[in-house]
Amino acid sequence: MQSGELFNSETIFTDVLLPVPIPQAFTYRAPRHLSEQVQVGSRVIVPFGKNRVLTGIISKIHGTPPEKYKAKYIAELMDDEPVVTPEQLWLFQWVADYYMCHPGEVMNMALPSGMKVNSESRIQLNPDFESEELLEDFEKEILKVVEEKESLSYADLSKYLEESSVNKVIKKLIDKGAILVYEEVKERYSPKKVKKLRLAAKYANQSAALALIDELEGKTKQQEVILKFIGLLPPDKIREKNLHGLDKAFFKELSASSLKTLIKNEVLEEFEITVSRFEKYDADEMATITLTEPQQNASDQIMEAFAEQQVVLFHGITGSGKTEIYIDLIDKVLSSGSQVLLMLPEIALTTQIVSRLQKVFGDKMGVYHSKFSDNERVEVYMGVLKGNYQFVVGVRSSILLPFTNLGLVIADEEHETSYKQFDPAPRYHARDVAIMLAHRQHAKVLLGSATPSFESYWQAKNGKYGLVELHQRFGKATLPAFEVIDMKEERKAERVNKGFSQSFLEALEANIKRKEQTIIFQNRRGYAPYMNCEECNWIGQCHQCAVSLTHHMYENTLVCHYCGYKETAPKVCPVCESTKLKSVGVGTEKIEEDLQELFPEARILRMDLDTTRSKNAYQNIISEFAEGDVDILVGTQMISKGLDFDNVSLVAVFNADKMIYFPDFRAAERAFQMITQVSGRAGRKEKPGTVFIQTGGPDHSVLKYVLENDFIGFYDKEIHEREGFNYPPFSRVISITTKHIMRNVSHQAAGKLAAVLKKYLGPQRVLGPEKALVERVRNQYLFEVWVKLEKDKLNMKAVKAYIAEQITEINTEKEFKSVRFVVNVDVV
DNA sequence: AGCACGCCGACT
DNA sequence: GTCGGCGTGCTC
Repeated sequence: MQSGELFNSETIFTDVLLPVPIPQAFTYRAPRHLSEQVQVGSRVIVPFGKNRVLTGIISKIHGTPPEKYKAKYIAELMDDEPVVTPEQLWLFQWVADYYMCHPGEVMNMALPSGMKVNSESRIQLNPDFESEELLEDFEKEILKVVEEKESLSYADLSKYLEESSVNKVIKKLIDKGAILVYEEVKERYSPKKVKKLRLAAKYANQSAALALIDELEGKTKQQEVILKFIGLLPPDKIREKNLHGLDKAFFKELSASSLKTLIKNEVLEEFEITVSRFEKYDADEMATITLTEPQQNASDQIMEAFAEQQVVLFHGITGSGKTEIYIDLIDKVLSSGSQVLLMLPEIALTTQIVSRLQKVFGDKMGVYHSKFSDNERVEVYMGVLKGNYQFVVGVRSSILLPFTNLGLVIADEEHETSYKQFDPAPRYHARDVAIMLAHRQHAKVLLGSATPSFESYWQAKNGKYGLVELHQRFGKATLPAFEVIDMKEERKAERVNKGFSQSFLEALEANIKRKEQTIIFQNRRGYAPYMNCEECNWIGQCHQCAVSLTHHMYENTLVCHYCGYKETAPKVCPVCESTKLKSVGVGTEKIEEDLQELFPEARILRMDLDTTRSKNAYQNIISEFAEGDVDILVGTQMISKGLDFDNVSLVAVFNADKMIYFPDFRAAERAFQMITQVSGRAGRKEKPGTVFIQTGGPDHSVLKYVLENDFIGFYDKEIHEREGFNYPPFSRVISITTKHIMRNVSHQAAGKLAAVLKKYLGPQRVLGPEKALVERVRNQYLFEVWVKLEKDKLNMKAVKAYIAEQITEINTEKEFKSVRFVVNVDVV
């Protein structure tokens, strides 16, 4: 039977994944001319709702028309070949099921925005419009502009309007029939083009080219250049090489005008080629690595462990040279023909590490980072799809790239919480997704950390993961000496200046004198400076959220870190009009300022969210510091990762208590990780380093273990408490947050959910409702319910389904209709 | 999530 | 009387 005929006679329907948080599948009809071209995994542009146009992915092709509605037509097919693999479609569904969201949301996260189209409403003149007399004068003027420009976006039009109400004006004009609105769809990816020059076709062989040189008699410069062009090419290769052309720079000896003449006389021709946005890596600079003996041992042990286990936890202390070991393993897997993904937390994916990897893997390697432009991300995505990149180093979302043949996934700094996406959905954990995907593709997973997460270490201890430990630092590096400063004592003895203890200041001064560098770590959590009136005690609060506004000194603004609200800092108190406004609290900026005052000569750099917004800012700060002209680097989390500075011999950690006493069962684990990681910045090579820890609670046991660098001892102690309270790793935690403008509605909805869940799961498994840490965000009151589900005892799928069901149920009740429920599976 | 539709308060 | 606030419902 001719299947083509059968297909021709039937209407083709497609299920399309759309970037909307709606559980149902959307069925569209393929127009006849596309019925044989649509493929699962291809992008389509479809109409959605009244005036919207969206990019979707075909997830299924079938012949069943939907029963309850009439399917709309696919507007456009964007791809001849699918851009989403069946593997990805499977993964999207898995992530959606596990993390209780919708496959369309996962798809939206997986595709770089450059691969999606956005529609923009544009207006144009209605050709049938005749009744000008209906219009006001200013409307006639607008119409003139529209006529001139043929088509305008809303933004374009607003430039011509004094008032801000563009929508209103447009609506009026539509009602009067003067203009039409249509949706323009634009693809955002544009390939990078480079202009090149080559000989015109008729000269592209040796005899013609030589004749040309004769022709140019008298025009010495031009002759020379053409000769040089030909000179580079062996006689029989002129035509072939001419295809690729040469950069303009090659012709730089010619004046601009003679070059123009050559082009005009059709001797040379200009043409464009599409190039990669990523630099070709020069093969000469390629390097290989040699492992030290302990590194080689570790690598061998990891390989041995992989023979038994799919997942291996590699516990290597800071400075043990994990990167070299990774390179060794990656190399092995790549030469077996499989793909490799190396994941790093965003703050650790630095140019330092990228260029180190590039020296080994050259342009086989793709880099996937959020600070790359849309266009660059599209190129990496397509590069993986087409097999140009066998190896990718990337951040969290790189696990969603179109891998089909993974051999190894490495999650470095596997304990980092930034592997878990918090907002918006999908709230996935890249490490856990990696383990799932690797399992499916029969790949190995290596989790690397100096301070493993309790989850992973527990799995390893229970034989679920292999475990390899390396406790020897690379080269001559030694562990730093610790100085714990009891700030309460220091205050009593009046040995504190601007929040710095006297002994730290002395050490800092000596360090500056020795021309050695210092890193100061300031935990951001709960330690942002705010503005306070000394007269009436007014504090700048966000109007929409239950938090104080953070005072950013460098641009003198008050900013809400939850909703983004921003205002210029007032000069006088808005309540009592006093001018005694003061910045309170210790932020990185404040430390920088105070230190500068104490050490006017010192060169100080600051690295935090504010100073690293632009694409290269981060790198610039690091380079500047690495070059050694800087004495002190003050920063947040981001200075704790992936940076090796040889000349750093002093590290200070302030407000360690804030981390330790944070109201969260993981607070101690976090504090241990953080302080250990930061300490690792001190004394990388021969120089022994010193770490100062300023704290109000010097006796806390976390500090004891940090000082002894005793992760295992810390784990053994802490894990008992976890077990006692049935916290992870002994259980999984699902948090459900309710959001509503009315405090008590939000509270009651959360209470109702908690009640039904307690009935279903037993009261000991359900916590809350409790108000969220920040009770109100964007004018919505937040309440949380936590569900603790012990591992291997419950049917997770059924529990999740029940939770989802109950949320839907509560949402149908009148008073809770507009309550939003946000579910976070495996909340961290 | 967006986005349009629809029903009530405070302005010309 | 009108503008525009945001509650409600729907999206193939």
